[in-house]
Amino acid sequence: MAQDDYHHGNLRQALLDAGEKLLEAEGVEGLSMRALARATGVSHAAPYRHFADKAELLAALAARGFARLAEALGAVAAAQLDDPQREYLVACRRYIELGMEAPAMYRLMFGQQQPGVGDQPELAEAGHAAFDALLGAMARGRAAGTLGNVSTEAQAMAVWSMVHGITELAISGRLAPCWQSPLEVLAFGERMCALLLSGLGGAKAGN
Amino acid sequence: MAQDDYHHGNLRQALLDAGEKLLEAEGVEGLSMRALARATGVSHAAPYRHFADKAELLAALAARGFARLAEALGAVAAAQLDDPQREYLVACRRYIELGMEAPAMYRLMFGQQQPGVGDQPELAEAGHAAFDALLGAMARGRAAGTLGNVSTEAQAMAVWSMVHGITELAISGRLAPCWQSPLEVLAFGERMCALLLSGLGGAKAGN
DNA sequence: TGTACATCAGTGAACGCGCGTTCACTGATGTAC
DNA sequence: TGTACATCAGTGAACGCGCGTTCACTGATGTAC
Repeated sequence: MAQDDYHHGNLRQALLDAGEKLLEAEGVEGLSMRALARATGVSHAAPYRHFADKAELLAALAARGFARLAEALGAVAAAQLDDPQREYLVACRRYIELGMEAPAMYRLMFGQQQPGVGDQPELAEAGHAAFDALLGAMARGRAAGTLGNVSTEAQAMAVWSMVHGITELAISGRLAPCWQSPLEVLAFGERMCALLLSGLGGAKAGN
Repeated sequence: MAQDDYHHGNLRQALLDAGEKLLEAEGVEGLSMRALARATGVSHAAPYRHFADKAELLAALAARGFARLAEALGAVAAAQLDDPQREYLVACRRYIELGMEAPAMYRLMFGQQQPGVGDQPELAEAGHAAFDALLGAMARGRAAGTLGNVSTEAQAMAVWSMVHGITELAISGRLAPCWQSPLEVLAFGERMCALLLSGLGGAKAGN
């Protein structure tokens, strides 16, 4: 049956699906080409029909992650919340939430680069799309006059640092002494981002 | 000569020294027991005289990193700056600086755990010492009335999230589009931490 | 509709590699008399 | 001070393992007439 399903076209998708599961179950270091083939129920040479090498597979996987992030942030924007500050906070919350839902994927996307993975053009494009979505949320807040006169990129970096730090620490379980449940972590994150927003709004210096 | 140096006692130190260098040169994934022995100029079985297995070696390495962090934060406290806010900012800056100086070590300390490494008691102790140093800086700021009425642990987590995020993004080169030089990154980091301090000081809610 | 053929997705054996770890050893060091 | 002996740090061969990747193959699919 597996063979019938895969022949002509959808093994690539099946590999990526299985890859995501395997990634979360075993971590990046457990995601070998052979383990992936095994998990997909296919010979270990089969993936090479669809990916030139492991770097290309990892890049495709990470690109999926970025696409999902961009989509989630885009959905927040599309929801047309009346308040730009509210929109900004929801976006921040959603970012942290995604990271906590798929920690290994988050680390694949933002952790240390596997050698050769960063070179894949597909990945760079997906990464840019996700970052543009983040910039978009910032720019809208800025247009509404909420974020003061610091450059949009600098603001985005500041917010990104905050949510990235919270996400990373949450994923590593290092926030657990203070906030046990995901909901508590998200509330904390939202509070921090609100705080940052007011601070950035009040900041005087440029860049 | 190597043999004369190592026999009786200092191979352990030599291995840790070489381990740190190798770590920064090749990343964690390049730090194998065999590569380490090679870099130290010793047979690949020799390290097992001093470390039961690879996990113990990695834990000892990470413990060194935590010790250095605790020491650096302790030095800031010992400098007896007149202004507690200034002390807090210098501590934040120093944290980011250490991460940027030794990125691979930073990731070994705070990134995803290698299997078995987290169980080593030596590591847990060193980690606690470092976190206590961070808590110390927070508590002093708090005593001086600068940090408002949020719990010390919660404040420490907030600040930690910020500096951790900045350090991680800087290490990955993702801040480079906005701030090229380490000094610029540090200035950015300090500004963000100042902002967080004023925000935390103004916060109302507990926990 | 039926047959002949080209295409190409997936197979399974095989390659070489570096790894972590073990083990019997050797030879230098320190100790007891 | 000199010799005999125990200790133990470092050696080198060997183990089994899973990995990434290649390659000749097979057999299913789709296409042309």
